[in-house]
Amino acid sequence: MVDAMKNIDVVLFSVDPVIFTLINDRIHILAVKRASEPFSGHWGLPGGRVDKSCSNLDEALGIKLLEKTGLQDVYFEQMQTYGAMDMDPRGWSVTTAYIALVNKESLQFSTASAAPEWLPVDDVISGKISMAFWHQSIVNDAFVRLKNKSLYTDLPVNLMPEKFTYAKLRAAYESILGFSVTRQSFSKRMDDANILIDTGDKQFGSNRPAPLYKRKDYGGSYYFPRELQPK
Amino acid sequence: MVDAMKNIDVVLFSVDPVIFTLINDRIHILAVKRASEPFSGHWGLPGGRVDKSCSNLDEALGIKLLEKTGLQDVYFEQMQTYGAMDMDPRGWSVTTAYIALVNKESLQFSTASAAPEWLPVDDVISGKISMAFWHQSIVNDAFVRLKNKSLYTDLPVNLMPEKFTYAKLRAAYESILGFSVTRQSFSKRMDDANILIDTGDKQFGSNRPAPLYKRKDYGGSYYFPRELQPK
DNA sequence: ATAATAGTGTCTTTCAGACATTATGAT
DNA sequence: ATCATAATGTCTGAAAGACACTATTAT
Repeated sequence: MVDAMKNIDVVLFSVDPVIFTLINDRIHILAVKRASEPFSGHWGLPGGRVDKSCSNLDEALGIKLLEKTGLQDVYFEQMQTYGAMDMDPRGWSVTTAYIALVNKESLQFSTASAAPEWLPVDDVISGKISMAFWHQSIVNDAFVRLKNKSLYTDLPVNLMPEKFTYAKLRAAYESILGFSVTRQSFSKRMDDANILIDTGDKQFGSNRPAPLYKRKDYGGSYYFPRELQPK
Repeated sequence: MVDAMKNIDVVLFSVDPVIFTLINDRIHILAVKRASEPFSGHWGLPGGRVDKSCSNLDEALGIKLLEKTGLQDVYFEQMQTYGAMDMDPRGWSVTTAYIALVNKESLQFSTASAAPEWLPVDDVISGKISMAFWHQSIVNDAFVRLKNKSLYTDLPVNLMPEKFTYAKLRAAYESILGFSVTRQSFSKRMDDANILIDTGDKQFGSNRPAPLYKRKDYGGSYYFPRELQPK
């Protein structure tokens, strides 16, 4: 137990982002191989201690994300705070977990940090890939939150590139939710929400060209009037 | 700045519950007059440092609630964590805020703690009553959360006594939400939810007797299929 | 009988799901 | 012409709001 821990007023504190992205329409999370004890060699979330020159928590997380992903305009929201006696062998510790959503193609990893890797979220949740500290259970909670909020918000839009088709966005929803949504219902829902703009560009392929949309400039998240219904 | 704060790994940490109750169908929160610096003499949330003999955060909060209200089976849920350089003059500090809902009549304040008082939530939010640290803004966030979740959950049931009428529960919803809900819609909604039991007892008055309900034994919260709609 | 409130039933509105039909572009 | 996907429109269903009408108790 470190020296400072003898003071009853203070605890070990860190912030940990669960960074989601889509790879081949499947959800992955960003992890780094830990270089130091405890849990050296295990996968860990790309978080850590807060830099006390930051003025607040969200700013501290923004800096962590910049360090690890090279991106500045990442969407993130606070998820939940975990605190326990036995979470870290060094003593009573607290960590505030965040959910972040990024588009993989827009990322440019900075060279400074240890090369992070994308792990399929299913493999983490099933325990096929094991993680340091309570990170497996944090990832699990984060994915449950993402699933629930995807039923009634536009959260998955944050996984899209600048321009995207309804088909791609719908695939993201379906991948997260684990059930299929009819194309017509989905289009109507998005049209009614009025949160996307038709750029006028089309995506061509071996079919009728699909319109490319981008998000409108609205602050925060959009809440749909009802939830999507499984099956 | 205290000595331990020189160590970059640790921060000042506390848990702070925003405890809501109904008095004359109006929402109040529990506050204590601070006896020590900083903010001595100001109203503060009845929280504080975590006792490191607790094994986790929720347990730490449960103990705080027992200390301050004398109640053991209080409904609470984690709300949000605030961390900043300038929240506490003693240095970088973090606090995890909780929302708790109690029925005032069921409370028995322990004699040990400083006598807490119920403040009308409107007076705190408007700034008519000022609070220590960031507590005013925490109360504001907590009330916004309570409002939002009352649109689609059974959260306000936790403000009721053991047995209660639909009229009383509806008054709680209306007080929180700030708009009226028609009696018929409300009854249908509650009946469909199937989360309450008709005890068979009636509340008599100068009118047709109203059935007294109590909550069924279901774990966690109930989510209604849709939100209540203002006006 | 009157007042106050509870219970029942009908109608409307909103929005998601299902499904059929038409439209468009690549091959 | 065929295929794959987009767009449109119609029908159904769930659940909320509005409102009328009936039921039950105290006074």
